[in-house]
Amino acid sequence: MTRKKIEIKKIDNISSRQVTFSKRRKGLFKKAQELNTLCDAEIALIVFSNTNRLFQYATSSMQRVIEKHNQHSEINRSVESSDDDYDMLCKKEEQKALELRHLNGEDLQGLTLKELQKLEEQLQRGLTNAIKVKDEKMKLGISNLKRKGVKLMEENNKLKQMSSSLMNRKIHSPEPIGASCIFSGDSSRTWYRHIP
Amino acid sequence: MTRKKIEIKKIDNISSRQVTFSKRRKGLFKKAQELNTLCDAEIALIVFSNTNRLFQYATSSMQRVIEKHNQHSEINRSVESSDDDYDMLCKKEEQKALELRHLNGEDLQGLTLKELQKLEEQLQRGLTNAIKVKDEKMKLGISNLKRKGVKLMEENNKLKQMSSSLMNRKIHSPEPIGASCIFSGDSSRTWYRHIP
DNA sequence: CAATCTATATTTAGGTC
DNA sequence: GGACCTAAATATAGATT
Repeated sequence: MTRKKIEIKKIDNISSRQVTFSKRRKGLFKKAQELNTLCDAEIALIVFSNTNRLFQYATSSMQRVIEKHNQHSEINRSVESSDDDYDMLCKKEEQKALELRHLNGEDLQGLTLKELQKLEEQLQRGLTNAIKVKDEKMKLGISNLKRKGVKLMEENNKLKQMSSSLMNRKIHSPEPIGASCIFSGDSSRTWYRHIP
Repeated sequence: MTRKKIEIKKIDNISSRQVTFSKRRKGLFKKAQELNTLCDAEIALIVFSNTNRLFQYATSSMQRVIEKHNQHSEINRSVESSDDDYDMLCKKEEQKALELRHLNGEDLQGLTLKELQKLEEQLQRGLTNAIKVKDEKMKLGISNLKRKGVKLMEENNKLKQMSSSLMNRKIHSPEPIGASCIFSGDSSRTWYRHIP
């Protein structure tokens, strides 16, 4: 939210995710505390990091708030329902609540899932294309370099041929040529002719 | 916190406390959701207004987070592992196996939309990494080719120098050298250098 | 790694409708 | 009560150390 706007999606980089988690967790707890103080609200906040470390905050005691929460839920539940039914109901209730928040324009992160998916697909197509184009350029670059290498080697060979024929002439000529140093360091290298 | 700085203490005026509660509660829930999305944290947030109205948010389900919280508390309290703990472990193992199947694209029918999205993100991160590694390899290949090209050019230059010095000698010698055929050879043949 | 720095992004107090 | 406005206060991403 500063220096640069960030998209609200899972942070890939592990260390920066860690840093952000630490900073934002702190911010969240502070906000919870302020809400408690300013408005006399009773709050319980449970946070598990993605490495399953537990962080919690409760205005009174965690147990008290959770019990109160359960009681509240019980009010909306029939007396003779089993625990499984209860869980089911809870989930349905929560889903409904979530749906309602969505319908109210809240928690848009969740609401725009389909839209986000479509956007993501779009981005992914773009990404795929970008990668494809980049790969093609890289391949082109590689084959160009190879071609250049081949040409250089061809030229090398011609020059070597010319040199050796000049050397031969030197051997048969009355005057010696003092250019042997050129071949002095190269005896271990072998040249093969390649006929395509 | 704007227009005027406020002190963090209980707001006396009932209606403005009500307004602030509404605004800040919304902000708090948003922050919780952002923390969940950005850092993949599991969060439960329970808020009771001072009039005892319940507001809640949970990333998975309230029941699940509270149970997880209780287990965490229990683990920190007692050393003796109960049957419940054992069951817990079994469940965790099973979850891992399931996750692996999911990453292999199996058993996806049972997943919710949200879970599928997270799975997709996970897979996409894997893809990104794979591409990164591949790119690095390609870059390495390119720089190697460049280095080889530079060596060949250097050698070319040496050979050229030698040739020209040989040519000069020829010009000054009484007999001409009939070596021009060297450059008229088959240009389509390619020479590769082989370094053993 | 954790603390600190800052330029921006976001939140929000106090309004108005 | 809620939606919207706006100036100011806060939070925080990215960098630095």
